[in-house]
Order: sequence, then structure tokens, then C-alpha cells
Amino acid sequence: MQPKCCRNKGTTDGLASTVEFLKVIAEENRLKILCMLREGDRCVCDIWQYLGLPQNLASHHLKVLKDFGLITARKDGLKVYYSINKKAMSMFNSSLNEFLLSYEK
Amino acid sequence: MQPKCCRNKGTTDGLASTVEFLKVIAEENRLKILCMLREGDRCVCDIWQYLGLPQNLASHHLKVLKDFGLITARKDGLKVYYSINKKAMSMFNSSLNEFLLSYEK
DNA sequence: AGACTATATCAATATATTTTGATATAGTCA
DNA sequence: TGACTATATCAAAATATATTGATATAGTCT
Repeated sequence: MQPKCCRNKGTTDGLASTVEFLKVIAEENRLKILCMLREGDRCVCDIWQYLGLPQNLASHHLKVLKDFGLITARKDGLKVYYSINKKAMSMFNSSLNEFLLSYEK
Repeated sequence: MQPKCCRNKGTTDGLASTVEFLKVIAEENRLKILCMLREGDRCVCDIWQYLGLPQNLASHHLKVLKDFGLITARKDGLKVYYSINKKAMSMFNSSLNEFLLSYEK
């Protein structure tokens, strides 16, 4: 008998995309970026300076977050400001909870 | 001005250990294992058969989960039964939420 | 246009993680 | 004891990911 979590296609797909989400956020700099952006939008130069990362590495991590849809970019002159995508974050967060939280309360 | 998430040692440590937690669960088979174990204890042979994994690979993933304290093992004759450590799971889950959830409600 | 700034991209390298295959350990049962 | 079963361990190979260094792009300002 298959356990619930692997029983039907819907659940299996949900689990796979949750794992992708986890891979994206399971990196210290990326989690810090998400965490920073909760306080408000930041340009790339703020981000790499805060995190003590080389500029290109910060850009790389921002791209990973953006490609996955967790943040969005807005260009203003030379600078690019990133913002958190609250909707996506809360969506992934709740599907994560479905897999993590105990059945009983 | 440092963003909140990186400002003091406590938060930084919390973030680092949350990232470790995320790395542990950000793997499809391991998330499935955690998910299965919510339904009750399982022996290794149940687990590798359910997941369609070779026995040694299942053992490997179980070790990762166990070393991190998310599951525990109990030996019964030849078999080893794994159970979820609800306390650890809910602890890590709430520290994760501290970093992920938006400040405003 | 030319010098400058902010960001992105790309290829190469370094590092970490997963997977495989072979073997070891430890308990059971005849 | 010997054959068997369940699980764990270990080294090697395969794969994925992060990091670096160099360079490109695109906007600003004089």
C-alpha cells in the first residue's frame, strides 16, 4: 500500500515542485536575500554589499531566485531593484507545510 | 544599515542552521521519506520499496535525516524502524517560518 | 562621442551531493 | 554452525551547484 504522499499524481507533482522550491532557498545567500527583501526593495549594489559577495555572484543568486519566480526585478536608470513576490512565497510556503506538518494537530 | 536578518549573531546563527535544515529536506526522496513517516513508523525495506530506490541509497538518505535529528531509529530483530522526530520537525519548521513569512500579516 | 557606473553573462574551476557497486555487520532460523 | 535476511558502510563515479575572473551590455553624465 502506497503512502499518501506518493499515492496520486497531484501529490507527487506538488512534492516535486516543493523540492525545487527548497533547493532554491536552501542556500545561505539566497535565504538572506529573501529575508532582506521582506524589509523592502533593494538594488543589486545594496545586496552584494550587505552580503559581502562579489557583484557577479550576487547577480547569479538573484537570477536563480528570479527565474523561479520568488522575486521580481524593476529597472530604474542604471540600477535594478528587486522585490519579493509575496504571492509566490506564500504559495510555496503553504505547499511545503502540507508535506512537513504532522497529520494530527 | 544592515538588514534585520543579518544584524545580530543570534539571527545569523538561526539562519545558518535553517539553511542546513533546508539542505537536508531539499531532496525528493528525503522529503518523501519524511512525508511517509508522518503516517507511522516504517522499516527500511518498506521505504526503499515504496520509493523504488536501491536499498543502500535509501539507507544513505535515512542516515542524512537521522544525523540531522529529523528521524530516529529503533531496531527490532533484523529490521530497523524509523520514526519522525516531531519535536525537531516543528522546531525547524517554525524557525524557517521566521525567515520566510512576511513581516506584515 | 567618451568616460563612467550598475548589472548581467559566460567559461572555467572548485566544491558538494547523489548514485552505484561491492562488501561488511548483525540478527534469525534450521 | 551455516544459510539467510535486513541494514549499513565504503570507495568510486556521475552529476549538480557555487564561485571566480573576465567581459559584455546598457544607462548616465559631461
